[in-house]
Amino acid sequence: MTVDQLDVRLVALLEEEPRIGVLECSRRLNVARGTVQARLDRLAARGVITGYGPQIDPAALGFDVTAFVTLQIRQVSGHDPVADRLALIPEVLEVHTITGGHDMLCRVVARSNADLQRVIDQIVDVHGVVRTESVIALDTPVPYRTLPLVKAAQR
Amino acid sequence: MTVDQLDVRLVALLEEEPRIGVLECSRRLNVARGTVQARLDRLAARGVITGYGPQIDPAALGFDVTAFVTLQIRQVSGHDPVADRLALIPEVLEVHTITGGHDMLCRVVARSNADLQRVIDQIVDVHGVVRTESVIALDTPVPYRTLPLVKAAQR
DNA sequence: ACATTCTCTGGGCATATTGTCCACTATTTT
DNA sequence: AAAATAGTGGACAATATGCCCAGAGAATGT
Repeated sequence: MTVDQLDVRLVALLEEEPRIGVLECSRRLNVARGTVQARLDRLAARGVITGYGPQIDPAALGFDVTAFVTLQIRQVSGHDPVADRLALIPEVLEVHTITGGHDMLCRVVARSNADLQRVIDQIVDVHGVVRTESVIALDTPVPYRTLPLVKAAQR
Repeated sequence: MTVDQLDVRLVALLEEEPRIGVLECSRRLNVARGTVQARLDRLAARGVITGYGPQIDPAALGFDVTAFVTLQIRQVSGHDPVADRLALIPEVLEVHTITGGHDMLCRVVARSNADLQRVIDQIVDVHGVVRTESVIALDTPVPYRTLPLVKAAQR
């Protein structure tokens, strides 16, 4: 969908101060309240804004270790049954099917390196998983963000 | 930090219906408004809830292609200057430094496979980047989520 | 066993925000 | 030129917020 400058300013504003309401937004952006309301409705309706859920920091819950685990899947068993099993492991935060030498990529967290072993064991135990390969995230110099993308998507 | 059952129910409730306010939460959870307020303040103060920013779907903005790009960095140049340059590319959504044969892992999006080439070219052009390897995400059977983790962290 | 400290409760109050209308104007589109 | 679209600014009742309070219960330390 096409996004104009007001949309970008609105998203940027909400990104920086999410707790402010529609009225406050309209004041900051120097537009009428109805306009802000209409823009937000439109962004939500078109799926650009998928929600306003609370963002959780796994590290604050004690899950300090982040790792990316790639999986090779036995050919006969499709991806989906494997993904369904992976979804049952709370430490698995997301799963993608991918091109290349491996079949799937998961982001997982754990309480420690030793705990990561436990999580990986659970992944290996999933029926259809042949082999895994893990890399640990040592640092995250650029945490997940979409604001620059929204700005780039403008117009 | 330690999270109890009420915290989990509160986070779960907000995750499902983020637009409801404190008062509505207190009604749904059968507790006093002040309690909900105190819990939210505590979760935010301890860094468990990092924010309530709008969640943006890159696909809805036309960025249908997601890829994971691993980088090898020239030894002399540290990670940080490279990360700083990568941060300037809007399509780079996150960057991690990692263990293993490669040095960094980026999540990038693009408008198409051809557009992905353009983005990767930009990454390769970053001073210090020696080599890249990309895998494209074909599907995302488990999109990013933290709710199961929060439930698991309960104690 | 007792005192202290937390946490939760349930209430009150003034103020701010929301949802929903409306009529009017400016800007595109056809 | 006519019609559709998006924004404005204002109104209204209903609701939510921030902030205060006193008291009940539970957990904690001495």
